[in-house]
Amino acid sequence: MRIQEVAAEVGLTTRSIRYYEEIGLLAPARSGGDYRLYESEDVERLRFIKGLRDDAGFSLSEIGQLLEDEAARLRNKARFKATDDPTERRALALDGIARIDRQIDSLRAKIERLRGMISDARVRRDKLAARVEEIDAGERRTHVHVDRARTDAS
Amino acid sequence: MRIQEVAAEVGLTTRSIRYYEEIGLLAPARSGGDYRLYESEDVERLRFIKGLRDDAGFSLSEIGQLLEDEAARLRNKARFKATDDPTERRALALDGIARIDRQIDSLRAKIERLRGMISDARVRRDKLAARVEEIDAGERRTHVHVDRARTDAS
DNA sequence: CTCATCCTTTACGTTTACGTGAAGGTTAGG
DNA sequence: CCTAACCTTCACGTAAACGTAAAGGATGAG
Repeated sequence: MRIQEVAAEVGLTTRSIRYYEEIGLLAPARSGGDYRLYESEDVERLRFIKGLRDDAGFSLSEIGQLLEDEAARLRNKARFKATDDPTERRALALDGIARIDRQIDSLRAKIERLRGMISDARVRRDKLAARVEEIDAGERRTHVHVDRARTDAS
Repeated sequence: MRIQEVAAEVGLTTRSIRYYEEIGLLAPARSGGDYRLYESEDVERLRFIKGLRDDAGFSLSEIGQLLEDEAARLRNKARFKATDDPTERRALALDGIARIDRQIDSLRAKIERLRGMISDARVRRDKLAARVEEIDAGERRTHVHVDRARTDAS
C-alpha cells in the first residue's frame, strides 16, 4: 500500500503520516523508487496512533513512549521464544507485566479524573432534575416526567 | 486576590492566566490601578479550566465551549430565580439538564475509549502472568533452584 | 513514448499555548 | 518619601503538529 491509500483508509493526511515517520513513530519499507510501502502492520500502528491522539488526547511524544514500550514488549517476546532458561523467561515476563501495568496506571488515572468531573456534573444535574420534579408535583394536572436513566450508570 | 497569589494557589503561571483572559475564558475585575482582582469564583473557574486541560486533554477552544454552556447555565439559574411561572422554570431546568447531559456524554465517551485500551492491555498482562505461573509451577516440580540472577541480559 | 497521477524531499507558513524579556506604572513597608 | 516587589501592556520567541507549495523523480494506462 502506498501513502495516499493508507491515509484514506486510516483517516489521516499524508503529511501527518510522513511527520509521524519523521519523529520516529513509524518506519515503513521503501520500494526501489523510494516510495513508502505500508504493510498491514504499519496501518495498524497508524490506527493505534490516531486512537491515542484523538480518543485519549495523548501528545505524540507520549505516544512515542507507549510505542517504545510496545516495541520492548515485542523484543521480550522474541527473546522469550529464543531461550528456554526458566529464570530468564520469568524475568522477561515480569518485565512485560511491569510495562503493561505502567500503561494501565496512566490510563486509569485519566479515567479517574474524568469520572470526578462527571460526578460533579451529575450533582448539578440531579439538583435540576429535582427542581423539575418539584414543579411537576406542584402541577398535578400534567403528566410529564424527567428521564433519569442517565443518572443510574457511572 | 492578585494574579500571582491565584497562580500559586491554582498551579498555573501568571502568563497562562492572562492568556486565558485574552482568549475570553475569564474576565476578572480590575482595581483602580488596573490590577486584576480575582474573586473565589474566578479561582474556581481557573481550577475548572486546568482540570479540563490537564485531566481531560481538552483544547482551550473546547474548554471555551464548555464554559459557555456553564455561563448559559448560570443565566438560566438567574432567570429561574427571577420568574415564578412554573412552565418557564421547568423549561429552564430542562435546558440546564440537557447541557449537562451533553457534557457528561462527551466525558463518558472519552472514558469508554480509555477503558477499551485498558482491557486490551489487561489481556496481554494476563497472558504474561500465566507464563510466570507456568514457569513457577515447573520450577517447583523439578526442584531446580540454580541462582542465575547475575547471568541474565536485560 | 507520453501524459497524468502519483510519489519524493525541501522548506517556509500557521495555529495553539504559552515563555520571556522590556519598559514602565502601583502598592505596601520602613 | 523611597524602595522593593508587585503589577501592567506590548512584543518577540518557541515547541508541537501539522498545512502548503515548489521542484523534480517514478509509475501506469493508452
